[in-house]
Amino acid sequence: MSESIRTSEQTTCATRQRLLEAAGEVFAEQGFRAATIRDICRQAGANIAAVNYHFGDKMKMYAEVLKYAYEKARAKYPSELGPQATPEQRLQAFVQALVYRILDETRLAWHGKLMFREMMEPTEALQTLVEEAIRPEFERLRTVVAELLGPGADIESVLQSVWSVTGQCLFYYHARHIIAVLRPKGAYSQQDMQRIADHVVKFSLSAIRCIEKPKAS
Amino acid sequence: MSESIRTSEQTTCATRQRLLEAAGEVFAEQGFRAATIRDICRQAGANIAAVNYHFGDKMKMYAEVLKYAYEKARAKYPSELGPQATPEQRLQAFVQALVYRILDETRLAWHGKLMFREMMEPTEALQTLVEEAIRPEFERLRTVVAELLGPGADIESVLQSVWSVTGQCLFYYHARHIIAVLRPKGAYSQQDMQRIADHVVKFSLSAIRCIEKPKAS
DNA sequence: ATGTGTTTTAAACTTATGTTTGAAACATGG
DNA sequence: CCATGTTTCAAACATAAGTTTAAAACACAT
Repeated sequence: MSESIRTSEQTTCATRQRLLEAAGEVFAEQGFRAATIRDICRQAGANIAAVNYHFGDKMKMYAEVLKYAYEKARAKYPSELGPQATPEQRLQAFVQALVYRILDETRLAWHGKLMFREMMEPTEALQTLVEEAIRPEFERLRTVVAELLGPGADIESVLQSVWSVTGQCLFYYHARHIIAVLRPKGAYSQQDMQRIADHVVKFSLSAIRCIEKPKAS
Repeated sequence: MSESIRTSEQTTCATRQRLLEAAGEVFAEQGFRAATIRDICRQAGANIAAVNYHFGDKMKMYAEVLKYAYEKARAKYPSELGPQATPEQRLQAFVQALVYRILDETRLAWHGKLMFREMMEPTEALQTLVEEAIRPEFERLRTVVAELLGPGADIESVLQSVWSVTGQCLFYYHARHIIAVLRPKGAYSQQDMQRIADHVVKFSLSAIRCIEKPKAS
């Protein structure tokens, strides 16, 4: 076999895919602005002009990476159950997916993290991300919370409870640097993640169940 | 009166102070990396070399700004009550301060926001911020939550409940761009902020109170 | 008025980073 | 083998942004 540098599999798909993967990791770690095309290409083993060739520019590559990230995150840690599941089960599935996406520190877990980062440091790509990824998940959780609160709950209470559930999960992402200082620990084990997810579910279910009762007294 | 450009009040204190204020706003809005010295100086009405003269470099100016921010945030929305206050009252005060720091959108409210931004996008200055600002507040909340949970609560449960309370508040900061898309609204009114703070307190108190009871059954 | 220290200034310097360019290398069909 | 389209490459280009420099302006005491 000759030392041919490229076969068709090694070119079209491979460079572009390597860029997608490398960009995902770098963007998730550093954010859009701080990530440099040179870093990404170094990691991908590609020439920097390849970004222009395959994607057009940095922003367009980013948008592609975001889309890819959502697909991957969803596949790895799905947040939905079938419609026959109870609200409690659905809440558990939702929270668990979110917590796992956040706390999984293996190399192949950048997908969810990139989405969380985009949420807090938006680029032009946020609008699309909201419509394609975030809104559907929001609506699902809203439905679950509304069922748990019961038919008498007003829209604002449902909404604020949705945020309360979501905020507990997302905290572990946004505050990870603080947690690392205040409560140093190593990487989260499977049990850690499960314990945290269970706590968030328990805390939230307790709140939702009791928050209605004081009304009777 | 001559057209003298500078008097002693307009020089030493004024330029440095103008830089502090302008830098605070720009850093809070854009973060350390994206904020440029040129933007800050433009806003402060100063020459860019003034940063080097008064602070040494960008990072040192940032550290000064952070320190100043904490003092101001704490003064404007204090999170502590006296030791005679009940745990519930102390929780309310803590949550309220946090929520108000986050949701106040007036021009003079960048202080808290800068701290939140540093938490999620840390620079070299985080360590100092944690020790001087965040850890004391964390310890205070931990004490409150431990009291609310009662003497039998283990350390891990207390900690996770602390995060659950905190996460609900911080959510409004981290997810502000998402909230703006999913639930468009104008600036938060005083009542909005109070309502949100009350909800977080109620949600959290309900959770904390009921999360222990199922143990008896 | 002079000397000295402080503060401000415009310009220059240095480095980093996204984008572009034109040629080389490659892949494939006729 | 040649023609054509695709992909990769090194170098150049253009711009941005932090830091430095040296001089001017200022403040104040003697």
